[in-house]
Amino acid sequence: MDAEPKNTGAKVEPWGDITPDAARRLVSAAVHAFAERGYHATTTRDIASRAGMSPAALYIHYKTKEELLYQISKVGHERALTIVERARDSAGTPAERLADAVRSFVRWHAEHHTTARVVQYELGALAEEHHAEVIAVRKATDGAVRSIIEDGVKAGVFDVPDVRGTTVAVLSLCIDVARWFNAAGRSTPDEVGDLYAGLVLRMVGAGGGQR
Amino acid sequence: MDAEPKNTGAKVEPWGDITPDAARRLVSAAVHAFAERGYHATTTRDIASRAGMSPAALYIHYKTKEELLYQISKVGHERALTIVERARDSAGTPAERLADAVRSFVRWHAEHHTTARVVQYELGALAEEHHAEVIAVRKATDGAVRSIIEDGVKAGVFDVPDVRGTTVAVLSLCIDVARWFNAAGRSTPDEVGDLYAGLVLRMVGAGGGQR
DNA sequence: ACGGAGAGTGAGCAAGCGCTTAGGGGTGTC
DNA sequence: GACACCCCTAAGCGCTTGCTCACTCTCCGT
Repeated sequence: MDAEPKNTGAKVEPWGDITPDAARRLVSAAVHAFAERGYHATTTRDIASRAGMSPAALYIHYKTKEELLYQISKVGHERALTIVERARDSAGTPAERLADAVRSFVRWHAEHHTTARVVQYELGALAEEHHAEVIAVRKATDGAVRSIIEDGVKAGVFDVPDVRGTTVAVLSLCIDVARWFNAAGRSTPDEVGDLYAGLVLRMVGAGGGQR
Repeated sequence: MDAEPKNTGAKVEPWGDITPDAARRLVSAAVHAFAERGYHATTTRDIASRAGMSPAALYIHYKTKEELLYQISKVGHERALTIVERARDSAGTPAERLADAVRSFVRWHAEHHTTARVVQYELGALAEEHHAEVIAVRKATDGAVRSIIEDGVKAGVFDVPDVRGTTVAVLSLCIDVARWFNAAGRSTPDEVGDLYAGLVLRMVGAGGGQR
């Protein structure tokens, strides 16, 4: 069986393991184009020219433009799910695990905000079957965060009257980072991750450590 | 001068004061179409047929498809700004004013989630000049929320190490309601508004009243 | 030397796009 | 009854779109 592609580094481009090279360039070009203008406003000619090839070359590697979006969306959602699952399954108190989940989830959305923007905001353009597949991954992500919060409530260290609603709020806060984050802006991904981890701990009544 | 159109009701459709009737129907049709599929995936034929008229009739009332989006975006942003400004300028403690701002801002995004989705997520499709105009309104909204938080910090009732970052987080949380809120879902706009007001008070270290 | 496979191109097709034009009918005024 | 006015439509123009096709390269095993 295949060894897991080693992607232990933090800042690695999320498409390093796609082959052949031309296909990787196409995905990368599509990510940037979709993030800038949106899926529907992006033309296949635009993607191809960003990848340095003719319009027809796109169809050697991908059947349709939608399949490109599907590839991006699927891989991105799975990566996001992996991040929160790792935090959920790690050792530590519920507060530590929740802070870890938020910090790394936010950091990913900030660091890869181009990819994340496509992943989080363009999924409506997917074909119905692909859309359903991606929604299932999102539900799993929601479930992972909720289970951390439930653990904290059961342990008596979180004070959360509405677990379901609070889970939505926490995820919402993290996801929206992809919308507003700007690499040239004031904050680094690490800073936003730390800030948000603290804010979320306060939201669940686990104090920020502050005072 | 014109009297301000009386729109004191809470649940009124946001386009009641547009005349003539056909123009209002066009805006309403465009809002629904843009919210469902996005601006670029919506055709002028689709908008016109939803409004019950021929494609050419659109151009009697609006010069371009983009002008329709501009109208929606501008009015929506102004309405959103008014909501937080009213809370900022009201009497009460900073905590009360912040809770009021979040509650009514969230309630608007939930109640009018169709409009809000277009307002918040389709502004990238605006022409450059219109885009700049709308960005200015967003900056004012950001400033209004920030000034409430600053008041609380100065008064010593909020504990916020990073005012700018926390402002972004609060607004982000509220705005994202437009993305996920579903009228057929579990929660009502009022419930989400109350929940989020409590969460935000915790975020700024003003307690949720809970314990 | 050579055949076949895979990657790539230039040209272009059918469909759909935003938008325009020429004209039709209802309504109010004199 | 003539006229101007507004609202609207049928038809369609010029262009762009996603995608295809016929073909050319380059590389590689025999």
